[in-house]
Amino acid sequence: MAAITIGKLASETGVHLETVRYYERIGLIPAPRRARNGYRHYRIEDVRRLSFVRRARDLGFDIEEIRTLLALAEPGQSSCDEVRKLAIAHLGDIQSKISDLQRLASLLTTSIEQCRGSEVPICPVLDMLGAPLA
Amino acid sequence: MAAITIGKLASETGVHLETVRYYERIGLIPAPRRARNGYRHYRIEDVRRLSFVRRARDLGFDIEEIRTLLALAEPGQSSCDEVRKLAIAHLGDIQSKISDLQRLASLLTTSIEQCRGSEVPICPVLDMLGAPLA
DNA sequence: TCTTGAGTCCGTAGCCACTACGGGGTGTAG
DNA sequence: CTACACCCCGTAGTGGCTACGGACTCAAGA
Repeated sequence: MAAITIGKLASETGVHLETVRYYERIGLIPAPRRARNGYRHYRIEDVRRLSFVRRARDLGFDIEEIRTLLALAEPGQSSCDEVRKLAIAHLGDIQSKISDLQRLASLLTTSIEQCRGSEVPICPVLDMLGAPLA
Repeated sequence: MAAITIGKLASETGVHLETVRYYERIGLIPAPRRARNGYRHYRIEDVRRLSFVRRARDLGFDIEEIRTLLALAEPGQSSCDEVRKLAIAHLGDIQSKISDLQRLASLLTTSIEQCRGSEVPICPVLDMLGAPLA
């Protein structure tokens, strides 16, 4: 069986190779043991940990939140409540982002639709940009 | 009537003072005339232009898109079609962001809801993230 | 055996769109 | 005259990567 090099870890987890080094540098993942040639050698746990990080990033958690989640995920912590709190807070963020974007989308949609009768004197999109937002 | 200084421009438009200087540096807004003491002196058009920029930023257009919009908004351009195209493309971006976020929100919601019967053996949120580490 | 090409090492710099900092000059009100 | 707000400038920091350059190492083919 081949050792898990950084390239293997990267392709297994879908995390960019340079990003793996970056995560190590900022202490998000532990520094692995090195082979005689200086190459990083990872273990299965490292693949799991990095996959966790990746999924959390995909879900929009920021690095600090992930640090907390990782700590809470340590065995012997069993503080589901704290994880829950973090997740709820994060969900709130996501939902307010969604409604912001929906507001923008409807504003844009309205302006774009007014372009229909192309003989409008002023471009409705530019007009909207030049007028105060509701 | 008092001259429009950078601070005034900033507060009128809601754009951070340092950001005004930044916009000037990257050529998004023109460099204004200077008073004898070196202070920037803006005109009414500058307030309008910066307000336009600000609203476009609020709508999520990036700097390059705004450069284009500003060029299209110049008198004598009257290319509503191009503005429309840009707006439609941008709307597409926004809508895909919305659906991404909605997917995330429902994933998170599901995991959080499973926390209810707090006697679950594994934290469902961590579980979803790929959890039991080590 | 030699060579080629892929993989890895490292530090540093770039990306976007700001924001903050430090150290100075200026303008104005009490 | 003294506060204190305002302005000047260049530079560095933010988050989360991504890219670059030059050196080393390793595995496979001629």
